[in-house]
Amino acid sequence: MNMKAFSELVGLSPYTLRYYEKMGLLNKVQRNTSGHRDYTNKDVDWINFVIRLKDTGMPLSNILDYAKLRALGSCTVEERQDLLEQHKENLKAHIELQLNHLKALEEKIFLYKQKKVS
Amino acid sequence: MNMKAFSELVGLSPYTLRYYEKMGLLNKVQRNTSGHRDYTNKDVDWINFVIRLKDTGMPLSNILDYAKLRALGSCTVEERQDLLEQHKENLKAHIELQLNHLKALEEKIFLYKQKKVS
DNA sequence: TTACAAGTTAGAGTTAACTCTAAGTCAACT
DNA sequence: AGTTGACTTAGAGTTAACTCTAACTTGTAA
Repeated sequence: MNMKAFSELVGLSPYTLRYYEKMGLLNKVQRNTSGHRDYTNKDVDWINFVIRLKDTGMPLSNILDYAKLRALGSCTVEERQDLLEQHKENLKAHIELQLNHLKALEEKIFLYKQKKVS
Repeated sequence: MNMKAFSELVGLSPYTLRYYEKMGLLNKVQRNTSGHRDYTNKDVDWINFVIRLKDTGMPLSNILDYAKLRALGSCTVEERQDLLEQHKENLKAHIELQLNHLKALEEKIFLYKQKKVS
């Protein structure tokens, strides 16, 4: 799969994909005979997981930590699991907080509806 | 209330508070005789609301739009209410998305626990 | 009254995450 | 064979949201 197809499939611009690769988030991407990138289905799965981590607020530097452990192979499975567990807890806390914010926002809107806000 | 007390109360650094004021997010802050800022309880309420909007992902530029309407007085009540309603919907969508991400993350962790991940 | 902590401003510097430019090479179609 | 669009790299530029520096003034406690 070439750059364009991969880019459209995963929803990241070619600029961003090269940037991710340069910083080490996307390793050993295959090249065809003329030096152009040739992405695989495994790359699709991996980048989608990266996007999920990013969309749940994990900074790229932390995702990179995970990626480096992954590149080291199965001896890092436990450490990676710990990172994900930790991230899961952070995410749960984030969702709780956002639910509180939502409640407060609804109360504020209620005040507007009661014309109690100038 | 002076800079230090206000800063500690709302949890934003003096740098950030001056920055917010400079960009128009915090208007007509009172000054004492020697030119130092003298924050009121109304300022506390307002900045806390600003922080809530920010923490729910609203960019400062949008918060500034709301702040400008607020500064125009009661003739903008309806428009402000619309903005908040819209933001509420965005927030609900965001929470839904995060709940999906959480589920996917838990499934991934489950795979780790089953030793199905290398 | 002498420190020293806290306040002021304008403007420069930082960080994360892109996003683009320049200068070229490669691929596909007519 | 020529045009057009996609690809390559290194490195520069952008944006949001701070964060700090310099140079100075004010407030408080010993």
